[in-house]
Amino acid sequence: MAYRMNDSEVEQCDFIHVHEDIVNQVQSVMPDEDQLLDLAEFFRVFGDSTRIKILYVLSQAEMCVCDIATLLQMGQSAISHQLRVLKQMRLVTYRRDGKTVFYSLADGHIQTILAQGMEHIEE
Amino acid sequence: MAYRMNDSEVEQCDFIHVHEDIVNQVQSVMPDEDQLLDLAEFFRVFGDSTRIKILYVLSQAEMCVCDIATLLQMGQSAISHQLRVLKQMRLVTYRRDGKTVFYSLADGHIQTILAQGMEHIEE
DNA sequence: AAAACATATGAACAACTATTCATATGTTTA
DNA sequence: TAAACATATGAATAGTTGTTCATATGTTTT
Repeated sequence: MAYRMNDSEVEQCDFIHVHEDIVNQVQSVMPDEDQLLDLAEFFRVFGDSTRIKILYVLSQAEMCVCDIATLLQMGQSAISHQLRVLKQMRLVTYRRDGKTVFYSLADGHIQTILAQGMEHIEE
Repeated sequence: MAYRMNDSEVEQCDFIHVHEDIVNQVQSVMPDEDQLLDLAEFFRVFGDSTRIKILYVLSQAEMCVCDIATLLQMGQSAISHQLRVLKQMRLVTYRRDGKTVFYSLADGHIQTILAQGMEHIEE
């Protein structure tokens, strides 16, 4: 998200009392800006209830668009739009069989992340 | 997000050709609606680049608000607002030491999830 | 007690997102 | 090849979100 600063300078904190040693040390191990943006974009996909539900049902079985729509009690179009997002971010894959398209989870990380999330909220 | 349906019925798919066996089987193991909403809400927190950066720097060291603002080259207020979100969702904790407040990651799941995400995007 | 410092918070706004509706594309069947 | 089926997609829009600005709260120092 791009928000404008009304000045070319960023304001941060008006002092020189930062903990310099820590800041410098962490500064040196920071990943690329791009990598962190990708990471946020990746997690953003998990951050919507419709998409989480889709991921969950696909973690149980391969499924077509209308199966998912039925399970989630939502319209076919809404599901299809979200599947596109999931596809683009490589969280799901699909195979075509005649008229119907079967979706499934892309790889093991997705399952692991879902499971870790579940554990966290159940605490 | 709540969007209105112009009818009381949900439209799903206009047919009876769903794969009933799969749908019924998955239906029976679906977690509560609430649990899936919580899960999405939890992941939503990871889905913003500012928050991901905060989580990343905190994975390296305990830090005060201004350290973070300096590292991320952002305003104090923006960081503070995001820390509140992270606090509310129990992704970070804090301790006060005089005027300054030191933040750190709440538990191990956060590290694991970050690491899994990194692995995924590096593929 | 006043000034300075560190952080938190409310309001406002621009940017973004998820759904719906209508329709297009692709596949099979009659 | 026309009709029916399954999925995909574009436009529109209501709801949501992240940042800024101004200011409040809490702590220390003088």
